[in-house]
Amino acid sequence: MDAVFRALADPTRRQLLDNLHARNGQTLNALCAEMDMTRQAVTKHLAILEEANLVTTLRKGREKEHYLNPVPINEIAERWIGKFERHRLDALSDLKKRLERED
Amino acid sequence: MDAVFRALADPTRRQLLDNLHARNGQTLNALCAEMDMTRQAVTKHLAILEEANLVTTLRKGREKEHYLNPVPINEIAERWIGKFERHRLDALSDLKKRLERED
DNA sequence: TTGACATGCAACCAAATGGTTGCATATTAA
DNA sequence: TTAATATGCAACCATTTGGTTGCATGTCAA
Repeated sequence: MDAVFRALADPTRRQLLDNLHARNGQTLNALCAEMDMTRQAVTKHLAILEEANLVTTLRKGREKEHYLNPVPINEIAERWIGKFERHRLDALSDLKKRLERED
Repeated sequence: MDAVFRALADPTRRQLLDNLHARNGQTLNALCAEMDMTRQAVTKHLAILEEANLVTTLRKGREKEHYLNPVPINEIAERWIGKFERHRLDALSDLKKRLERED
């Protein structure tokens, strides 16, 4: 969970997820082609995404294919965001009332 | 959006959100009491949460009350996570098929 | 088998991050 | 008015982060 949040914090890594979402199973070189940095930098980002289980890889000869794994993101939506979202309206109305009371 | 992800990346800040979720409208000192670090460190974290619009503050004399704002989290759920979640089952079955094909 | 290509590993570096301490300011209460 | 309390601001520091370069390894194809 912690690793997922940390992984999602970086815009480059979110872009990598976007790229994989657009075309799944891309090789490292293919992903690098769309990124404005060295291959090694992209490798590090992908390692962090893999660590967070957001990306799954599949060795294919000398190539490595990368697949988006939506499960951890789904878990955030269900477990963590849901907690706040559940009380969203309550919290908003509480805040509104409180602010109005202060005027 | 970027600021929200960055803000959520830190466990201390998620704990602050948890604390506010448990009891909304806490003052800085109240929040500090539950955190194992200096007041100034907590202040910085709260500033980042405010910057990300995850926390709203209300000056009350010499005190400052902090309120959880669930809207940005809700936006993540709707805009960003939804995008991947929508194709969750597809992606999973794709991956499964692919892995089976490789065996 | 050998050259080209895809990826892996490690050292290194600048900048950002998360924390500290010290002092300043503003408000409440005696 | 003055002491205590609540917060703000700034300098400073260690570690992490995001990037680089250089070289090693493994696989495909001629």
